Amino acid sequence: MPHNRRTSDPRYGNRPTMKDVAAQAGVGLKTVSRVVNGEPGVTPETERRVRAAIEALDFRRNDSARVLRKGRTATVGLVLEDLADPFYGPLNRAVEEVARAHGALLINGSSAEDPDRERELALALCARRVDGLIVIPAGNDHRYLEPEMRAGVATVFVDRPAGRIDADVVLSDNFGGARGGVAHLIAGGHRRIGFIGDHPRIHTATERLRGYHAAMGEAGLPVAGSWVSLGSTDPGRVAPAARAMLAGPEPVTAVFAGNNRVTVTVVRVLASLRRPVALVGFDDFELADLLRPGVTVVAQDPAALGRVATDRLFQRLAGSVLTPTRTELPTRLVPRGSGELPPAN
Amino acid sequence: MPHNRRTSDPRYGNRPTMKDVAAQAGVGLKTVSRVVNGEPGVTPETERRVRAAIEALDFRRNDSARVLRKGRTATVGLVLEDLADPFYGPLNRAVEEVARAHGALLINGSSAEDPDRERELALALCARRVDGLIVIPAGNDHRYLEPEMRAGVATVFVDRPAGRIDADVVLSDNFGGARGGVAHLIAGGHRRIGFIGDHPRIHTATERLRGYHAAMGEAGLPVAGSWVSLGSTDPGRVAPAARAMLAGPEPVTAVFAGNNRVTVTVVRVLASLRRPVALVGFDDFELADLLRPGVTVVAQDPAALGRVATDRLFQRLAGSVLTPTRTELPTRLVPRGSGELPPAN
DNA sequence: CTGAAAGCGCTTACAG
DNA sequence: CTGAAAGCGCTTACAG
Repeated sequence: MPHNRRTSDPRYGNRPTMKDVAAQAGVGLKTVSRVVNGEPGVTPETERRVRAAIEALDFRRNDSARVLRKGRTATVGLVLEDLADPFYGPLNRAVEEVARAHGALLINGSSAEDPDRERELALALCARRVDGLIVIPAGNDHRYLEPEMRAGVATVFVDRPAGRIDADVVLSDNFGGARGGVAHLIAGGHRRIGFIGDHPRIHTATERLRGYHAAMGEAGLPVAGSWVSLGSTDPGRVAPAARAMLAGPEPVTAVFAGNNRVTVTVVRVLASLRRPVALVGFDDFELADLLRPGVTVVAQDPAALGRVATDRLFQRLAGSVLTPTRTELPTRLVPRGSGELPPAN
Repeated sequence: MPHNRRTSDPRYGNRPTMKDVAAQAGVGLKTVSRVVNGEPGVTPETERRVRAAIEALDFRRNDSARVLRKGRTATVGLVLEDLADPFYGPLNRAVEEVARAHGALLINGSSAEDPDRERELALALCARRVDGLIVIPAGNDHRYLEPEMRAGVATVFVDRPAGRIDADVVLSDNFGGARGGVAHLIAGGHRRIGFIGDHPRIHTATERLRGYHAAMGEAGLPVAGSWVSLGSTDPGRVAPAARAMLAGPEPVTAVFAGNNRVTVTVVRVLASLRRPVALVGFDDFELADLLRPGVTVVAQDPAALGRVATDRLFQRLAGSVLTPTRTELPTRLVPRGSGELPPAN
């Protein structure tokens, strides 16, 4: 039995169609359609014949053709930064589960943080006529999606707002979370606190930086320019940045790390130090509690981000025209030890 | 400008079609098709008119319709256990990248380790007429896929072989990896070594157990029944199992953990112990090197699994009938400290 | 209860 | 260089 006898004709290999089933069963095409879709109005005997033909031919309805005729594809597109990033795993799964509950499948892909690739992928999904699109933006200009949204593609942005267009967005309270995390360090006695964050073109990075400045300002603490470092989250940039603010005449006694990748690199740097330095990181990560000390974090709920965004998507799909809304989810401070270390001057 | 003025007609919202573009440009349908697909044989002036119409109408080709006519969907389906599991992240991304290189999109979903859900999802993907299917099996009987494979759906299994059918499979050397890991512990002086693994219906679990027995046997070491525990990887089962083999008159001095989830739970149990116990885990995980001691692992390469499997898929799609093959990828022992602890009796 | 015709938005094969 | 007709595999709207 050959595994793959695909021929060159355009019939998806050599699959039987409803027409073939109808011929085999000696009925009309529409009757096959009725049986396949469980529509009423078929005598038991006719249905039996049709089912036998389906069985004999191994017929399976071509949902791609069905979808062309019905107008909706029962497909949701998800554009995220990197399918391999553990932070997006629970978000991805949450989107899948909500889509599944609505009978929809999920097409997803990575932008690799490249605005051009984001655009290319999002438009490819639109060309496939996904019913809805969930985008974790890499770029800052999403005007390219306006015609698609106008044409009926329900679109929700997650984690970061859309650029230069008005659209639904679901994100975490980045400002408040960072402010709370820094305030926690201040409450522990720290006065010289560093901030290492993502590239300033990323919305979450600037929001978290704003939270840092707010907490410092509210405590009446000055911020030295050398305590703040924004840029790539690559360890090759973050590690030297951390070392720099931990050296010199007035080193920081605590670090606030702007996201999970930064946090991990800072943990490595601190592990190589003699003196203890306090650390609070934005984003929770697996095993944070098993490190010594456990890593104190400002935790987001990535699954909730995905769930709320996809709910919103299907609300749009269900109906009436909705005004774009901004939904902000709270963060949670999880003390585990590293954020409770006292200042060691 | 309303965000979403989807109407009830079956035209994907209110999108213009090639017919609309043709009317607007005053040309035939086929000419529009030529311009959209970059086919030759259109005068510059005609092309200009068509492009202007496309621009004016915000036309974007409906790839779903195109695909129906062409016979291939340029879509790959991926069925894995859990989109949220960090182990599958790099695999997922690798599949995406290879598919992308071939101009294909990726539809994926989770089986949640439920054979029925795996089947339902895989068949839904076939109904959408994915060109190929990559499956990380949850079940042990894949005869339901035979008609699909016969009809031309290229299918490759990853991580575990297909059940009751003959099909391509790409997996790690589970037996050899486990044998090597256990031999490493034996070389370090251990004689009483425990094995905690996944449910025995999972192929990888039994292969790794086989490796454990092989290493013990080759060293002439007896295996007490109480040293082996198979079952759910839920911490609620694994933690008591670990504690049990670490207690009693003849406790194990080392543990071999059958996969990443088991390893993490065992690390937690060992952290609460007074005496040091050696540990080697199957599967690498992030931050394993930051724990104290660092966790020694037998590492697989999940990205390579995905890459090799997807390459194989496109080989099948490219061509001639291929005999199903089994590809086994090597594992790598990564010593980090926990596996080098001497026995403490 | 049943089915022939038209159409979803494209591409293919062909004729001018 | 250009386009009318047929068809991909289904569903819709309608007639018997």
